[in-house]
Order: sequence, then structure tokens, then C-alpha cells
Amino acid sequence: MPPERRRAVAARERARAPEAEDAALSLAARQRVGPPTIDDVAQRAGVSVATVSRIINKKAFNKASADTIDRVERAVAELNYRPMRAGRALRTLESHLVAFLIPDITNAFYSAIAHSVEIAIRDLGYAMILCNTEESPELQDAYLDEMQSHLVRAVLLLGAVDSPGLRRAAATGVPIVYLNRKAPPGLSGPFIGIDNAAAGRAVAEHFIRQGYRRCSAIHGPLGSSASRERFEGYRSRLEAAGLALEADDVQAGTLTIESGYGAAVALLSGRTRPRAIFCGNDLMAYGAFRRCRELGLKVPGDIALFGFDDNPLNEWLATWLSTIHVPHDRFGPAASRVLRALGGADSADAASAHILLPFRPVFRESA
Amino acid sequence: MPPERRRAVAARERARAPEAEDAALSLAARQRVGPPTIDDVAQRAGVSVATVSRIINKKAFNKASADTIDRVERAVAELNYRPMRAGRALRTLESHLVAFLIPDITNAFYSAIAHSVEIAIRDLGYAMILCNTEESPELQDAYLDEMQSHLVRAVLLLGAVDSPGLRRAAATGVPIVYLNRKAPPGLSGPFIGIDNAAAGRAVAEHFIRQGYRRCSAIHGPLGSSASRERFEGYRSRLEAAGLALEADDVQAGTLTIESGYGAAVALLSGRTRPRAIFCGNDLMAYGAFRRCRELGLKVPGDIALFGFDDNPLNEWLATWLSTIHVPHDRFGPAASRVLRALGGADSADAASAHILLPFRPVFRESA
DNA sequence: GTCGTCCGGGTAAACGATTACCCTCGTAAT
DNA sequence: ATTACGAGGGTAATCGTTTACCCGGACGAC
Repeated sequence: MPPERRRAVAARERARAPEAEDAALSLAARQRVGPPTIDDVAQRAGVSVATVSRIINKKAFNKASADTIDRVERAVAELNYRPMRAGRALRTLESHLVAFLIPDITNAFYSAIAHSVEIAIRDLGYAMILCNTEESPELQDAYLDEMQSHLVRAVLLLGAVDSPGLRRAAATGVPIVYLNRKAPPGLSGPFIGIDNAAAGRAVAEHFIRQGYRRCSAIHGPLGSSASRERFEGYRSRLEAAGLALEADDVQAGTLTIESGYGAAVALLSGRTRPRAIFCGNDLMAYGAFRRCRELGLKVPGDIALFGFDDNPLNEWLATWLSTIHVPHDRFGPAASRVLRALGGADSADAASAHILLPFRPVFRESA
Repeated sequence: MPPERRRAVAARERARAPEAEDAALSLAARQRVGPPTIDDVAQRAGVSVATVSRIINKKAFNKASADTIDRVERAVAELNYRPMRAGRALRTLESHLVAFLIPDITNAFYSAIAHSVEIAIRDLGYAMILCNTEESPELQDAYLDEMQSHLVRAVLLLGAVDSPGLRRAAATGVPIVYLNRKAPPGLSGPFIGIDNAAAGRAVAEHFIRQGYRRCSAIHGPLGSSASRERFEGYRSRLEAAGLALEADDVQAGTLTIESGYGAAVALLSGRTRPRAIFCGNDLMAYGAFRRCRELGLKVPGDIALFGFDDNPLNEWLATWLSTIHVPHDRFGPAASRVLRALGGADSADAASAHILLPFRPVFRESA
């Protein structure tokens, strides 16, 4: 029997044997283990549980004298009491948990965002429960359901994919904040991320400025607003400059290194090859890079690679990769603002707020 | 008022106004929102809550006829009912949460472990609550306390640091599993990781085999058993070969890229320089790599770098880095075994089990 | 016919925390 | 002297689930 159970069981046995004499009762009371409860604090401070609760929650302070507050706080410290979340959650029907759904925890860019968000969430007094969705609608749904039953305050959805469960969750009222990727069509909700279309255009402009005539692209899943918009911005800007992408020069990928490698194999298999490749994220650029090296192509001398996200490792390991820097460390503070607003009076505004973070092209030219 | 609250409030108001006529009652009953409860399921299936509970928990099936089971399961499906965790947790005094404390979520090696562990935890039917401790004892303690109040099943502690809260938590009975880094002195608990001393020796042997006469090291915090043991294994093996490390050739770091860079600056500032550097982890090797390039040194031609962990990105971006491959994808399954054992009859054995994972030196020689 | 003894359930008491009311003073205004 | 009121704090219901008991009937053994 896990030790946490012993206390409950003891209490139940006590209840079942009301004829037990006082000695046994107090024995049972003394023998119980597990964390102290609010009852213990109340007894030790010589007050009722109501008073203790009011004091630890800093509510209705007019209902407690300074002396009482002091006694209670001492009792809390002496017993090392911490309110059990389950009891509180059950009564208030809200927890101190915030769910964070992440498509790929091993992607350093995503985990940098997770890091930033975790700090913000902790500062708000919540704890973060992290779920890896692997871009799978089924997994996302399973977690969405699970998180609801945990009474999470909010769901932060990094890289949302469309799914029945998402639509269900959106309808039930738990706040969903979309990070990096907007809500799927028909759904709305606060969004935190960059202007992907503008960023895509910026890449195109750089290529144009450099005088690259033949440009190409490896884009991510077009079902993702982020991937779609950045690709569309890039494509349309090139087209406006008379450099329209040809079908052969566009490959679709899945935002993984392996997929970037595979796309580069296809892209660079013709007799002639593009001068520059815009990749949907840095990982795909890493994959493309390997293929370039296998073919003996110098980057960026023979072929320029442009990534997206600016993986924190880039400046150390991928000094050849130009990319769009997405300010991962600003997701947390932004999420914090949204979360606070959702709890406030202007929650209607917050529910549809779009926070656009500034992006910044980073040009890396070294070999 | 958050929608989840409305139901509770409605119920309370109902209780406060017992003279309300039936119409108002049923209105209130119909108007309530929020997720369905076990009562709703029971009513819809025409049974008592006890029966519903027994069926959804697959307990005491002899107490339900096939017909009843069917009715209940249909009701659950139709209402999309999911038991609220808080109620369950409060009653059973145990949750479906497993805490995972990670020193640095942006370190891809750690997050690869997190990924593996998350899958294993999900397979066990639990959810993972992830906390970033940043190697800080204070943060670790705060999270340890918080997790206890969440009634977590277990705490998986990746990269434990010694702290009062850890000793307190260890005493209270919540199972703590130490990953990668052993329990601090005086504490015991199941451990999952590699034989760091042997791995350190393997690095030394490689250097000896290669004929490197002057070897050096950038090690991590010696308070960490992992860092200490791998450095000690390396140092002692070199010494046994007559290649004892000199004081100038050893630098301490903090397992970050920046720290590796700084250590390399110091290490490579003398008139002569070591032929090889063993770094406490891959990140520090990345930092050292930059310094080497700044000095115009070829890696591994002029100077060999040896890392530790085998960051998943290495084979794509750091093809010059030899390292000790730690099987990050085996932490999850191992943790799963430990967790299952802790719940089983042999929990005493499990509480002190050491699972040694196989490591594998990876030699990368390309420029 | 009487006694176990299963089957198939229902009843109600917990789990720990919160909070709407209720109660009792002391004091001040009338 | 009476009323009003605020300060200080206690009582008990309640959140959703689980589960130890209780209960009525069917059925077989004696």
C-alpha cells in the first residue's frame, strides 16, 4: 500500500469501528502518515479550517487578527504544509495546470519556445504539463481530452493540427492559445507568432538582391498556416519579380531533417540545379546541407540555403545557414499576457487577439 | 465566471433555495454546462454511480451484467464522458501524473530522453508533467514540493542536484527515479544510466590508441556523479598509461556551449597546445569547436575533440565530433520497467535497482 | 423448508479544500 | 437602553469519484 494511502485507510477503518476507545483513536490519529492536511494546520494553530484556508489564500484578511495569521503561518511552516491540489481543484473546478502541446520536443526551436513558456507559466504561479503530439491529430486529441479532465487553465497549442478533438475542445470553453501556427479554418483563438508571409517575402527579396535567377523551395505541410504562409509569401514575391518557381523546383517535406535530405535529393537530381533553396525550417535545411556536401557543392558558395526558425544551435554549428530568426524567447511573455487577459475583464478581446512577434532575417555567409 | 464554474454555482444556488419549484430545478439542471459527470452517465444508463465507476475502472466485473455494461459504455460514449482527474485523485490519493524534472530542456540530448520517457509514460497510462530545473537546487526544490502536492506517482529526476528539498522528498515516500546522474551521497534510489567511468576510460583508450601524447579535458560539475565518474575514468586511464593530465590541461565547465567555448579559450592559450580534448558533453565540445576554428585549427586534424552524449544532431551537423553515444531512446523503456516494478510486489528491489544502459563510442573523423 | 452463497446492483461515507452563511462579541450611534 | 454594525471566526455543504458495506432475489444442498 503506498504510504499516501495509509492515512485515508486509517480514517476509513476508524469510521467503521466507532466503538473503538479513545486510545485507539488517538493512536490512529498519531500513526497516520502522508502530507499534513489543512486540518492538521488548523488544529496546530488552534483555529478552524476556514480560517486557515482564508489565510493561505490571502482572502478576506479582515476576518483574521494579526495574531491568528501569525499562528497559522507558523503552523504551516512547521508542518511544511502545502495545500493538496486535488482538493482545491475539485472544489474550485480549476487547477494550477497549463497544458503545453508541442509537435516535436526534440526540435531545439520548439523546445526553446517551451523553455520560454515554462518560465512564464511558473511566474504566473502555474505548472506546465507538457505533451508531445508528434504532429499527430490522434495524439493531439487524446491529450486535449486528457488535459480537460485535468481541469487545465488553458491549453497552449504549439503547431496545431486540425482534428475533431480540437473542435470539440474549442467548443467546451477551455481557452486555447495557438502558438506559431494559427487555428485551423473555422476556428478562432488567440495567436502568438510571426507574420510568416512577410518573412517568406523577405527571403525572396534576399534571393532577388543576391541576383539568384533560379530559386527553389522545400516547404512544410501546407495544412499548417505557418508553412503555407511563409511559402506563399516567398512564392508570390519571386513571381512578382519575374522569377516564378517551376514545379520541379518545389518539394514538400515534413519539417524533419530526413525529409529535408530526401527533398534535396529530388531537387538536385536534374542536370541543372537551383542556385538557392528556401527550406521550411532549419531542420530541413540541415538535411539539404548534407545532400549538398555529398554532391560536393559548397554552401553558400555553390548553393545558398535559407532556413526558418533560427535554431539556437545555428550560430555554433550551422554558420553557413541563413535563416529567419523567430524570437523564441518572446513566446513565454506573450503567452503570459494572453493568459492574464483571458482571466481578466477583457477576456473577449483576448480570445481573438493576435500577437505578432518581430522576426529578423539572419544572413550567414561563412563556410 | 469561467464556464466550468457555472455548474457548481448553479448547484449551490439550488441548494440555497430549496423552495424553488420543480420547473426552476429542471431548468437549472438543463442549463448546467461543463463536462458531464459520472452522475450524468449513471442517469442516462439508468444505473447508480457505483456501477458506472466499477465498469469504467474495469473492477468487479462480476457485479455487472453484460447488458448493464453495454448500457453504461454507450452512455459514456454518447456523453463523451471522461472521469475528472481531481475527483479521482482526491478519493484515491493518487494521480495519473508523473513528474519529469529536466536540467535543460533546450539541450537536445536531454529532450531526446524526455521524448523517450514521455512515450513510455503515456503507454503506462500516465501523463507527464515536465519541469525545467536549470540545474538550480532552489528550482528543483520548488518543483519537488509542487509535484508532491499534485500527488504524482513518481518523480523522474534527470540530472539530480543535491538539495534539502530532495532529501525531504526522498523521506516522504514518493518514488524518485534518478536518470543519468545518480542520487546524491547518502540518498539512494533506482538509477538509469550508463557506466560513466567505463565510458571515460574508453575515451582515454581511444586517445592512447591514436598516439596522442598530450591530452586534456573540459569536465562538467564534479558534484554530478555523471560528470565526475566520466572524468575520473578518463583521468585514471590516462594516468595508467603514463599520460597523466597536467593541471593546465584541465578546465571545469557547466555543460553549456558558452562554458565550453570559454574553457577552450583558456585551454588553448598557452604556447603549446594539447592534441586532444575530452569534453564533458557535446555542447561544451561545440563551444570548443568554435574556438578551434577561430584559431585556425583543423578538427580533428590538428586537434581532436571528443564529446559525450551523442546529441542527435551530431550526425548531421557535427560530423567532426567523436563522442560517447548514450542510448537516449532506452531511458523511457527502462523507466517504464522501474515504474512498474515500484508498483509491484518487488518494490523493495526496484527501489534500489541500477539499470545500466549500454554506451557506444562513436568515432567521427570527417572534416 | 432452511440455510448458505452467489449475482447484480444500490447507498452513502469518505478524500482535502473552499466559502456561503451563521454566531458572538464589542463598540458606537441613536 | 436599544439598535446597528463590523471584526473575528466557526459550521457545514459541496466539488466528482471510489468503494466498503448492505440488500434482495435466485438457486443448490441438506
